[in-house]
Amino acid sequence: MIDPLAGRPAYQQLADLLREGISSGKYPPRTPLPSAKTLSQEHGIAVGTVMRAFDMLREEGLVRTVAGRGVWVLPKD
Amino acid sequence: MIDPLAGRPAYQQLADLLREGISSGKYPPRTPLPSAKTLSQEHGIAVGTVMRAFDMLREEGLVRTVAGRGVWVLPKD
DNA sequence: GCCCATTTGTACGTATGTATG
DNA sequence: GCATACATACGTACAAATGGG
Repeated sequence: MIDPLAGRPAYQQLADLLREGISSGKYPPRTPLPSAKTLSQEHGIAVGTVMRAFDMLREEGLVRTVAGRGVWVLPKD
Repeated sequence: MIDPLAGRPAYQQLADLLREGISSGKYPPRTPLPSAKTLSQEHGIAVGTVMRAFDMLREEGLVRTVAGRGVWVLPKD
């Protein structure tokens, strides 16, 4: 859950959730995460906020984002 | 100048300009960059776009941002 | 301690661009 | 051409931190 009163910003909380989903196997390598639109609706946050979480994961090397295709989980090196 | 038709996004172009200003001595160490509001007006871009450029410089370790005080150029290590 | 102005930080909703299939 | 999805950008609104009076 994303809690507006958690002190931690929403985009960081979402990045945490996605990171968890990746390491737990909920989002396996070579599969896409849910789309930004889907995540924004499921969590009640703006699309731009979701994109910011995507930015973090990309910078961390966990995913690769492809316009028109989605955000893909990278295999562990 | 920031050119909307340059192919490169505005926030990256601004980060380039600020990086240049830092390395050229226009923005010396231990001094603040112009505020986000000032930069947005000078370049005709949104405040949010300026903040995104600030994010880049911070991640690169070139500046330190302090809410309420500004964006400060760090001395070279 | 309390207001006030300034400044960064987060978030929203919307619009448009670009890429993919 | 069309639908989907990420990418950029806008303008706005508040929140939070800082410093001065």
